[in-house]
Amino acid sequence: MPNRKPRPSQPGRVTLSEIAARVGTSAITVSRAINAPHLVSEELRAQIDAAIAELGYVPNRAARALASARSESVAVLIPSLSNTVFTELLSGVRDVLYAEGYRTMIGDTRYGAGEEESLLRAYLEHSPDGILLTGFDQTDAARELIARSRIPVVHMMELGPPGSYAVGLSQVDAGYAITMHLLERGYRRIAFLGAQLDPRVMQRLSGCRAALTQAGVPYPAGEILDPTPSSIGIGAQMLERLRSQAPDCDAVFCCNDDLAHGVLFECQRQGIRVPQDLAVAGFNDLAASAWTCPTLTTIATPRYLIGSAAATMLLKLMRSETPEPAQIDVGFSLVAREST
Amino acid sequence: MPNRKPRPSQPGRVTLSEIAARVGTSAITVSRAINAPHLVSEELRAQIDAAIAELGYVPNRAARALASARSESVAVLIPSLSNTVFTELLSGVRDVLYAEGYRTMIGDTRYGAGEEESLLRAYLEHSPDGILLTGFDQTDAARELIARSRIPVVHMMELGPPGSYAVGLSQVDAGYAITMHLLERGYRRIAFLGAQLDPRVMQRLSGCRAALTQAGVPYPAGEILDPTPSSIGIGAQMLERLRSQAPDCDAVFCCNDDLAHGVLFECQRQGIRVPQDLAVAGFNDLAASAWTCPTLTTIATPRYLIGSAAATMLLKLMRSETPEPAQIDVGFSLVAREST
DNA sequence: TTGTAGGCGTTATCAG
DNA sequence: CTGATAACGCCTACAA
Repeated sequence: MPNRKPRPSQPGRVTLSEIAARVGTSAITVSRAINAPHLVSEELRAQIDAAIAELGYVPNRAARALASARSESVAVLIPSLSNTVFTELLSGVRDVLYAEGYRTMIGDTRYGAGEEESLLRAYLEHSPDGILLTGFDQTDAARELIARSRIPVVHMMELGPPGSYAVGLSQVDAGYAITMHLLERGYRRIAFLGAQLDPRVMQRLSGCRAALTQAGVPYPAGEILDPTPSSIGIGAQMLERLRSQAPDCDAVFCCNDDLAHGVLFECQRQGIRVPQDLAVAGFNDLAASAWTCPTLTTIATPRYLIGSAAATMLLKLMRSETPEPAQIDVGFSLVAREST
Repeated sequence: MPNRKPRPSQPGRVTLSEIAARVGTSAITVSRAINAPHLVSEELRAQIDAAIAELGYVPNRAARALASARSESVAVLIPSLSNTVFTELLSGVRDVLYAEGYRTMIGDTRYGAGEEESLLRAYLEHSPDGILLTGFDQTDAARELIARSRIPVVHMMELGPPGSYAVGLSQVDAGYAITMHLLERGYRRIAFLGAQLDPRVMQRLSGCRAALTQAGVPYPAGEILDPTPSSIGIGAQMLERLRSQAPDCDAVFCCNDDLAHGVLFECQRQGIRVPQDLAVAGFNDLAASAWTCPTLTTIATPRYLIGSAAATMLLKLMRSETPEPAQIDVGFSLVAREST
């Protein structure tokens, strides 16, 4: 008769059966009292609730996930946590999912498809019931992982090909729209400042190019592209580069508001009048953009809405429903302010 | 003979024993090949690795957590995801923990102790191996939950009482230091603008008061406190209030940089010269503060370091080691720029 | 170096 | 409405 030592298990953690023993019922009934109270008599339920409170019972999600094959968690992968664009996305996601009992596992891909793949690999071990991704720039291996797992996926921020689910907006159209705005204001030598150069930035650039070409005023000299992460500092620095590379430029479309803020600050510092000497436009409408001097013309994108709508769509998919439509275009709006 | 239907389980998900069957060994050996490769012969390991790749095996964390009583996850609770102060904290935490195989479960308390308690309750179900909290402002019930769970906790941002583990800085001292800086510059009617009014803001205020009292120039008329969440907009608005409530004020210490940016923008707009007409100081040294016009004097706080050091301390606690010291004061530094 | 036995805490299934 | 039973996939303990 081997004298086995007790198994590990968490010391002092109360289990369903301990509650059951205390009340004089079975574990399954306690489980039901928690998850489907209407199936348990009121009397028993009251005793169970009391025992739960008294003993400080905390359900064990791992056991539940194992037994039910549902983790009630969702993996959310965003490019960066230090960009409020994506944290606002997360707020929308969280508000919708948390209310339905789902936990959100956040992953920060640092704008890298490789990092995204490795995060995906890591998070798949948790058997998320759903996955939210930013954009469509996945590696083949990542797509393969997802396909094999059969876990529903919704993409955020951009719109994608048929067969995919997505909530976002046409970054190309938005880039086109703000460039058209500059053209309508009379600017002709319109530069583009791009940092990070993630897919969305390149899509905005392509919208910008399309507008300029259509207007017959392409301005390739004014394109400054730098893969460095976007920041106010790099924006300020890019203004320098722009002035030497394209001194006759009369307006600049910055691929995002951070860059634009850097440009605005640097203009102030150098006494360049905005918009008289140089018009400045941004993208995203960050909170600060309504307060800078001058206030910044930009494209407002409904991040919170994208997050919440994507989560809502994912909820449907997780319930094996078919969301309609599969692609939600939340659009964007041009916010014309003082800087143009 | 009851004809039982198959249990749920995830369709198509490969398990350890399927790998084992494929290779002609046992599940436990496959488990070892994954978790302790040195215990398995090279030959067998190669076959196992091949089978894993071929069948696309993904470990099941729930099963592992259940069997091992360790979830390899850490709950991290921060007041807000939309404040880069806390997302930088998260970066430090993540970098340290992820490298050690831990997953980070992020919770956003919205600056509420009640929300924090409820998040804690939710996250405890996942049996995190450790917990990281922001500040010491927990509800009694939350403290009770943590104590019962016996899960190690490290607090971030502030320093706490003996018996607790923390990595942070004295917010009181920092508030004192920047006020002293203003006093040394010759300012005497020094106002304090505070929003959100979370514990750290109140600690900064108390440092500010201490400095003013010590210098014999208290200035209660200049204290403007508003529980509204901090933002650039509320900063701009508070400048208005300040000018009417304390028109003779010559310097203002804003409880954080967001507020200070709002004040700076509003000063520009109104033609108030900074620092000649009004000196402005902030707190945290956000990225933008080095670029505003004028650049902002502020207190730099090492957020990434706080996060990484707290995670490192927690790692020790999770290994049942005793971190020394139990409280790490990372300090702060005064960054004197143009605005004062 | 490998394998056997058993159980971690919960839920699905079916029987009362 | 309640309960007995058998998994879920993996790991600890022990044995060989």
